[in-house]
This record gives sequence, C-alpha cells and structure tokens, in this order.
Amino acid sequence: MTRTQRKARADAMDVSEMALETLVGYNLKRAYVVLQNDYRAVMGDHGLSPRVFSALTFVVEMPNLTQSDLARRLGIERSGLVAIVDELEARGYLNRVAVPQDRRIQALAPTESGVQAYEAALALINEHEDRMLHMLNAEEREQLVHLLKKIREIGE
Amino acid sequence: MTRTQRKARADAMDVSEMALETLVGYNLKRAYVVLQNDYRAVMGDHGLSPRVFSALTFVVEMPNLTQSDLARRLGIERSGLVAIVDELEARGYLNRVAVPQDRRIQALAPTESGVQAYEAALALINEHEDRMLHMLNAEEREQLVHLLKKIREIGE
DNA sequence: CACAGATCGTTTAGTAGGTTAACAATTATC
DNA sequence: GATAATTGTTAACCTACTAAACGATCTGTG
Repeated sequence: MTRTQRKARADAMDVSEMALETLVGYNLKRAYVVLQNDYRAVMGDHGLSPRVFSALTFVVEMPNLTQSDLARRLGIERSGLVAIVDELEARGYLNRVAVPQDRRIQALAPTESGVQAYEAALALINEHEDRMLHMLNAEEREQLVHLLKKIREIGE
Repeated sequence: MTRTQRKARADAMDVSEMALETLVGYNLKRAYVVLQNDYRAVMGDHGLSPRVFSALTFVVEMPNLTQSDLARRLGIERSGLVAIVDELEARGYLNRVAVPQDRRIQALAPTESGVQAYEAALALINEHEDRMLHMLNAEEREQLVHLLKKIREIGE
C-alpha cells in the first residue's frame, strides 16, 4: 500500500489488516510473552526460571557436560552460563567436579535432589503447557513444535 | 521416566528425546532468538528495534492513538512506552499533539518521514522474514502464524 | 457544585537475561 | 619449546521491560 492510498482511506485501519500482524517475528514474541507470564505464575518467585530449568535438564539428561558444552547447547555465551550454574550449585542441584585429564574444565554432575527437582519442575511445566495450550489439539501442537524447530535449525 | 530407569540406561540421552525439546515454550524462545539475531543484523545498529517498529506501525496505521491505548495494544506498561515514543519523536517520526478535549492526553501523530521510515523498514523486514523462512512453504507459514495467534489470544 | 476516585503521561529505581572484552590457568599444535 | 587455542570467570555494559509513586487532569456520585 502506498501512502497516498492510505490517506485516501479512513484514518484507522483494522488491526487484523496490519502487516505487523502477519509477521512471524512479532507473533512469536507476543506468544512467548503470554506463555512466559503463566510460567512465572506457576513456578512462583523462588522457582526455576526457564533458562535455569533448561540448563538443569541438560545436566540431568547428559551428565558430566562441561560448561562450554552446555553453553553451546543452550545457545548462550560461556560467561552468561556462570550465573546459571552458580544458582544450580547454590540450590544443591549439581556439583562442579574436577576432571584430572583436563584441569581447565569442571564436569557438571547432577545431585540426587537436582534430579528430583528436575522431575518435579518438569511435571509442573507439562501441566502449565497442557492448560495453556488446551485450544490446540495434539496434531496442531506437534505441528507448532515442528515448525519452530525448523526455524531453530537456521541458526546453526 | 523415573530416575531408576534413567540410571539403568546409558549416561547421555539423545537430545531429541529430551522432554525439553517437546516443550512449546522452549522452542518458542529458541526460534525467537534465531529470528531476532537476523533482524538485528539486517536493521543495523541504528535501525528500528522490533518494539520501536511495532509501535511505529500502530502510530502510522491508526493515527492519533493515545500512549495508554498504544501501550495496551502492544501489551506493555504505559511507563515502558515512554522511551519508545521518545525515540520515535527524536527521530522525527511522530509528534505528541495536545488534545483540547482532554489535557491529560497527547495524541500520537505520524510525520511524513515517519510514514516513509515505516514503509522502508517494513520492506526490509519482509525481505528478512522471506529469506529466513524460505524452508517453510506458504501454507506452513500461514499455519504457524495462525497457531501463534491462538496462543496470543489466551493472554487477553 | 464539591470532591473522591480514576486516568494520563512521566520519572525513578529495580529486575531478567543476556553480551563483549579481558584474564590467568591450562592444554594443544607446530 | 614457543605459540596458539580453550576453559571458566569477572567486570562493565546493554536492552527491555516492571512496579511504584507523582502531579495534572478528568469523571461520576451524592
């Protein structure tokens, strides 16, 4: 649409006609905010934040990763991971274990309570997503995750 | 899966089997980061940020919104919008216009160069999305936006 | 009409979630 | 054995918000 054409029309455009509404990036951000708000409400002030939960998942499911490995898998910088690992260690959910073969690195080993906390958090998060996404049937939800993974793959 | 079952298996799990990978929230965030990184690269250091562009869209397409209106439509607090409107005004893309009927409010009126900047940015952004999302056909892309809108609707 | 209450834009202070650059310690490569 | 690369870490910085409070202004009720 040209500026002239716009001025020839009524002043206010219908929201659903705005180009903004067709942009994937804009809808992605808005949808993420909706989901994240409920996540925070469900997990509470002292619960695991999304990024800490995702780090804990890797530590539990792939024990003895290094911090550099983990940062790569999470798609963040090594320096940014330090605070996350600090929090998980302060909560008693993992230990930084020295590796004799390479004294630069410290393997991330989950504790018993780390594994339990992971499983408890995962149950809460699954409930949260099931409740939030009840308007999507199984096929739609699978399709959504599939499409999002395709976008993720570009960034590699 | 229980902890006992996990310990009975090999140490490291396949990434694609992790519950994390099936979560909508996690995939939403990761996909958003991928898209946003390219957005920043395309728009450059002095380009409009996503939030400023979305605000400009509303100002251009629905002239004379108030800041409270705009904040509601963007899903952010009034206080958070001030800096965004400040930037758009500093760039000369809009004016805060006094409204005689209600001296509390200032209508947001786009300028000529604001409209031009909007159209130029939109063209760049459409290019960016077309390039990033080339692996999705038209139907998939439409379906993705449709599903994201459904999630957005919960938060209202 | 008066006035209590809501609303508007704004400032200030705080938070979450990162990045970049530099560093010492250590390991790998030539 | 010198040079380069990697690891975890700190420090300083940035973006994108929120929450609370403010004066100015408007609205609804008695």
